[in-house]
Amino acid sequence: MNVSLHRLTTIRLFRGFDGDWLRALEQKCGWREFDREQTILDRDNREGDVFFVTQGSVIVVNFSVTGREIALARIAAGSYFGELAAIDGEPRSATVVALEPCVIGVLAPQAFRDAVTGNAVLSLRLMRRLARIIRISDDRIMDLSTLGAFQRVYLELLRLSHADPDDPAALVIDPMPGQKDIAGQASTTRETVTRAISQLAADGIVERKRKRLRIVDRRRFDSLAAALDPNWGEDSTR
Amino acid sequence: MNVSLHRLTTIRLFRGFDGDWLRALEQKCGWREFDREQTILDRDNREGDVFFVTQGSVIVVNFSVTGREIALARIAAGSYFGELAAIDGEPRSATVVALEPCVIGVLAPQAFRDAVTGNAVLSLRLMRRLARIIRISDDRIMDLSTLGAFQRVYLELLRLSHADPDDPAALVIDPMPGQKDIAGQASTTRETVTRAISQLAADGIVERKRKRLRIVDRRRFDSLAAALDPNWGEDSTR
DNA sequence: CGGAAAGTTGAATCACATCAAAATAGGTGG
DNA sequence: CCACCTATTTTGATGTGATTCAACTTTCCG
Repeated sequence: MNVSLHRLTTIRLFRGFDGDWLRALEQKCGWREFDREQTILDRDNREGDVFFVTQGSVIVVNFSVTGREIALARIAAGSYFGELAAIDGEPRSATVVALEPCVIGVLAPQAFRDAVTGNAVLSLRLMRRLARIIRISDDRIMDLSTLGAFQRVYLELLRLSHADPDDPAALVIDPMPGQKDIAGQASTTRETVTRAISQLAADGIVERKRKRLRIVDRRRFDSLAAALDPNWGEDSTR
Repeated sequence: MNVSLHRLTTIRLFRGFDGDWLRALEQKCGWREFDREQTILDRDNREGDVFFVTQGSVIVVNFSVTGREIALARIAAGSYFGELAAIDGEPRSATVVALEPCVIGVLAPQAFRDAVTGNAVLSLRLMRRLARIIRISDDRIMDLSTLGAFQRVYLELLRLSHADPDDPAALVIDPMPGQKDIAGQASTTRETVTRAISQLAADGIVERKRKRLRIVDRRRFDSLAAALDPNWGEDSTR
């Protein structure tokens, strides 16, 4: 286990806190590694540890009675999760699973609260993050309430895409996640994702190449996805 | 305008802060009154004032492209809204409309931040509230993703109901809100609400009396609504 | 009492999930 | 490198729940 990775310097919450203070906090963390697909925490659990993702990425999900998986958020290295329970002491509201091999710092709830509430800068950052999550959630509620399944898939594709380095006019998704993951994010089924993308391909709006999807006709793509938020392209990690 | 109402003592956020400190904060507030149906703040606005509801209640809504109204939260006297923009400086994420005549204290964003971030107790209370909103939103996302329209209506009825003072085994909703409001909360249409309730009435599970609805057969009602959150009956105001 | 708003009901339509089956891609061992 | 196996994706057919549209009824309130 590489101790040099046991650092919180990459965590954006602590940006600018590079001194002894941070080192002391790192000492208070337990450090753990998780494999891809491994469950990091389960819904309804009552411990309130906060998890800092220094390597890899995770997904926050919930399951319907019928077993369908609904993704609530993806969390990449540099961010953290588990703060809700640390703040309010309630049971975990969702399950968190590693998407890739992860290195994660684990901090006890009281230590987290002490570190944060004692410090105006950190408090405000944490609040900002919570506010951001609320905005994203509210947008999602609007999407679910007012958009069709295809549109939700389009939006998800947009969120996954970056500008194409070869052709700045186009967008690419590379690597393309599994369609079932996209389905989870868009709250629909695998089949619907396939149909939405196939239709885009048939209309010449996107091109599929192995594990790669290019959005070539961005104008038409946008008008299909249309109806939406001005916050496209923004990083949607929590 | 009744100056004795211009007090923040009823605001739960400030419970226990009854001294000069609170009086000073009250001075910093602008005090306004709103009529039923009056818009208090509009989506996309850029000022970040925080609003303390000391009298009446309001609803936070958003509108779809087609004009459908989606309710995000109801806020009753003793609570507040507008804190997101005050925290992150982003534009308003939703519109807020008075449900009844309201008396509201308006505090500038900087004053709010100063008051809160300087104080560990208030910080933690605000974070708790944000955490609670996130939990409710996530539950709603799950409901929208996995439940049918009828079930969402049932859940909304449950949220609106109190124990019947006459018959503790039953629940009542009194007064019954307009069906279009219920439809907004459940993200469905007026007609679907009617059908859901009519069917419950036909099955003898509920009784309709003027502006009042009684859930008589709670066992069967619960099994219909089933699939749910353990957080029934909890106050769902933000 | 009369007019407007809210609620009710039925019928047609549509979007999406579900079910089932085939095609493709990816990976493994011979 | 090919053959084989499994996972993922694709496509079609079908059923169902919910919205929409429209007409009608009831309730509310001046």
